[in-house]
Amino acid sequence: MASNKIVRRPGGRTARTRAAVHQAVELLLIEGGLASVTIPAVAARSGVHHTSIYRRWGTVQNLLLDVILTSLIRVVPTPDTGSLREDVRQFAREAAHAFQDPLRAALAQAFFALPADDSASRRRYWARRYETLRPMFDRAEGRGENPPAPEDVVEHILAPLYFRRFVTARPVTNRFLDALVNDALRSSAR
Amino acid sequence: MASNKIVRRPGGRTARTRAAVHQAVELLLIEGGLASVTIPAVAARSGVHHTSIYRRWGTVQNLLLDVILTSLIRVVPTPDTGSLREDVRQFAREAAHAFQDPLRAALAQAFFALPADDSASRRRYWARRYETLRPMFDRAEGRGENPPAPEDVVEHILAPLYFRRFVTARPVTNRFLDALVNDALRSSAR
DNA sequence: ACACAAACGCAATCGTCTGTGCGTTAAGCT
DNA sequence: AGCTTAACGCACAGACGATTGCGTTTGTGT
Repeated sequence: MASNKIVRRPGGRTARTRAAVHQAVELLLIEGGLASVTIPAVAARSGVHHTSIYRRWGTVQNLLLDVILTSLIRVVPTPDTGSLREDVRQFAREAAHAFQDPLRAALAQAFFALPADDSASRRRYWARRYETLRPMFDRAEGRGENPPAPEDVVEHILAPLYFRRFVTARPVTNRFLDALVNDALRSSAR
Repeated sequence: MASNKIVRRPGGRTARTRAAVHQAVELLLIEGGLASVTIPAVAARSGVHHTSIYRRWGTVQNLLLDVILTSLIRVVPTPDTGSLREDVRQFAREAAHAFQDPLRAALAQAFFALPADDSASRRRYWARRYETLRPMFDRAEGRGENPPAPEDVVEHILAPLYFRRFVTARPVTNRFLDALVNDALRSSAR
């Protein structure tokens, strides 16, 4: 057989439709939550024909996963205040604030509403997420602060926030955030 | 107008169909996860006509919520080992073990995959859940152990377990569970 | 500028979910 | 035991999501 090399063409129109579809998904998530995100709805909202969406993403789940991962990759600035405790405190405040944002909250909810059979992709995502925070801990180490592991700190901060936001619906106060920071920095090695 | 009092009749046939439908939902959750639970599928599995299900529950969400709340009400035994630390450790092991059970894991996932606009019902459920654990803490207090609040302990144990199970997919080791118990009992008042 | 084919739009179709009218069954009350 | 009607089963139909074939547009390399 001849050269069956497929020449992709991600530029121009493809990029535009992709952006339009992504934006439509985000708007639908904000307005109607996870259940309102269907391919026909996204098609109507974005102006892209639904057949195009079916061909590119196949299922709503794939589309959602693409939107989620793309959105979460957007740079969240890594704090650099001069002390690890203050860095972590700022990280906690930003995380708590992110859950107030309807889009981010809906994305987070959609993330673990997806079938849990993609644990590999989840681990890959979080590994990258830890890497973006690593400079914060390297700087602390450079100051001789003997910091804990990034993944443990992230877990100590985010786990209770997820839990209150999506499970128990307890309110998140500033005092609670400070207690989280204390717990995170007091934790021993695992 | 005459007496328009509706006389409900929850016994006999109604109870049987309800039980059959609930069991069908649980089986579907185990086998195919949240997405496989549709009214027609439940109808086929339970032998109950789908119109009956539509009339009683209306939507899949209502049905799922009913199944979840009914299932979670089932008594989970409250540990009583003689020391709070050992009680909490046992609670943590049981919780971690519950997430291994496909049904319980699927129910928990379905719980927060539902639209989050029912924070009131969530708080009510957790308030009852804390109450069932209260004897554990009362006994500790009777022994002069000065225990923390039940909701804080529950949060310290369950939040990281939910987080690893549904968000980061990190493995849960016995060592991790012991660390959770330490954190839970070390926490100051909020 | 030209040619190739990736990506898209359009129309039509199939399958499943959702919902309604009506007759039948059986729970609860006297 | 008999009566009332809540709850159920059945047939049917409308709505929506999922897919496919085919012609058109438009990136991309030459």
